Amino acid sequence: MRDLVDAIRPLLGSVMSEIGVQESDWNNLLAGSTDSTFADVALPCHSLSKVLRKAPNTIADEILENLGSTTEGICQVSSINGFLNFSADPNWLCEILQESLIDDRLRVLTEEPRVIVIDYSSPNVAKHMHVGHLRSTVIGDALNRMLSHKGHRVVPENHIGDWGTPFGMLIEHLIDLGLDSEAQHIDLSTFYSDARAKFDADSDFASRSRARVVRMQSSEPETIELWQMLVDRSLIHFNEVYQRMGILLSNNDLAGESKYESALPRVVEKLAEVGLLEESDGAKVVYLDGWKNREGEPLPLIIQKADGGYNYATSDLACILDRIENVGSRDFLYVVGAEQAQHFAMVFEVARNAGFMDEGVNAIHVPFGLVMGTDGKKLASRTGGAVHLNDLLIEAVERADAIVAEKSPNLSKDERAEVSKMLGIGAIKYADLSTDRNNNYTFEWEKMLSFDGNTAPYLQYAHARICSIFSKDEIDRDLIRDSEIILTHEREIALARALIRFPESLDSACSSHSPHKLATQLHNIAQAFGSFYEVCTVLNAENSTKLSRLALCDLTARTLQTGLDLLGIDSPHRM
RNA sequence: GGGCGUGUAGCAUAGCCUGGAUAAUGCACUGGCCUCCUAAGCCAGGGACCGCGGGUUCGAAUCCUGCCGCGCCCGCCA
Repeated sequence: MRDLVDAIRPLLGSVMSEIGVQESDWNNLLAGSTDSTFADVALPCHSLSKVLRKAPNTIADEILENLGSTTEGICQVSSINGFLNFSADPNWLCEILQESLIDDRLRVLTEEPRVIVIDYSSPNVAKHMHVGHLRSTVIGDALNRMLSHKGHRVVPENHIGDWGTPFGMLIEHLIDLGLDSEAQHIDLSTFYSDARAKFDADSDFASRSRARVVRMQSSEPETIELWQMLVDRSLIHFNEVYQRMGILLSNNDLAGESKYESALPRVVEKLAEVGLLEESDGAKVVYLDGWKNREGEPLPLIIQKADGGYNYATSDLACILDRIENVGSRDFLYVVGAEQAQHFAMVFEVARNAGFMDEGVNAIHVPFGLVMGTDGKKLASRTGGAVHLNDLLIEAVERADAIVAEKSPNLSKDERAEVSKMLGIGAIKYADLSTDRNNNYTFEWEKMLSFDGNTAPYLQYAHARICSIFSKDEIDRDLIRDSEIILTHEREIALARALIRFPESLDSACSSHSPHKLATQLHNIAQAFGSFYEVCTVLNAENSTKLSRLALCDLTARTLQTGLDLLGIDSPHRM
């Protein structure tokens, strides 16, 4: 209820100064009510007792009296138990909704544009994407959409794992499989684990692999060609998954480790220049204040290994330099699992100490909790427990299809396929985006593929029902935007209250990088609509009421559709 | 041992940043609602020492502190 607070604040300001309360004493007290049955906005007056030496009740009464009729047309005010309660006036709600109705942006303001790099998805070459990649991909994509909508230029970066020691064995394995085979025929589901198994069992293969790493790092053309074949094969797979999921990432956004390979020596040089680099057991490292290992000894960030190879941290530092020098960004979001919190904290600290980033650069790790197996442990591809992402997506669409076939037998085959995809993929994404990303969650098919309750299909259903109203009467939705909104029924008012909170929920979701704050509000709107729809007839209503309700429906549908779109979820017109 | 995160009805979660009133939502459970715009829905109901103990405060799920449980991380993997 940001708008109502803004409307009340100046009125309250003059009263407060009249009765002798300084702004600093009440400014933070005025806020949304904890319980909407009491009010929309409340001012608890208890803490003012100290200043005014009066009972909270008396103070609230006094303020109420002094406000007089100034709040007329904005809200109703009452005083209970030392609380001053403000309930939005339906006429005021109408004014706000009327603004939204004619606004393509639904009152969502744009911010001072920034260039924001978002690092997300990051699958590994030569491996299938699995459920572990789901969160980064879905959350990162939602942040991409939300921040773009707020007016920023988002630069997505997909840091695929395409370089490093494992590629020696992967390339040798590729050679063993026969070079004549087409890249498309490489089976990613077993490729990596087969190579790994051979590496562990066959010492000859292992030494060939190590030699191959050296040839790769020296950019030997033949080796690079084989490497490229693995990358290309993997990209076909990644893009298939992205397309199926409706993820915005494309090959233009690739920023694999290989991209920074040539920049790594420069990182070492620059760190040495500023005197941060030290040697420890043959490795080049940076020590940071306050970081200790298990034995209580100083814990360094390793920049260059004893064997001369580089680390993850080094390419992250190279990447930071690149973003500042070439991308021209000062805002970096890393949508990466919470288990890497320490890594990023150390990398950022080194980058600051070394002068790579000044104080004005916002490098933010946006962590998310782990996907757990039913055994209560992290779900990892290594242990073989991880479900392939593609399989999960296909299963989701199939299950959705079975339900659509049952509930909407009238849809054509093509339309049904389209709708099933929107519902199935939407359900998967929403399951991830509707809760606080910091929480771990246990992977369970049933839960992730539920279509009842607080799920994407519930929101999509509300949207589809509205579209159905419009198609029933062949109403031009553009013309509806000139209609006057009149709120009389309590459920119309409740819906209005939910709708006007949309912009602030998006802002809150953006500033905290928490898509669930938007998802929660969209669910509130869909619920309010469900209640409204049940008792407020639209098409059979008397003329001005009908037009008003059609406008309310149009606004609800556009809000749901826009909000879902910002989460990366489609809104079918029929389902 | 240290660090980060987390603990809210049987289950899954929101609320915690920025303290406020009777702790909100979904699943599951009980009962009701399709001759009327999509019942994937709506209405009503039961179900909570908000992990435990201290502290701050007129007031704590929320802030501080100490425990406990769970998860993750803690030098050459990414």
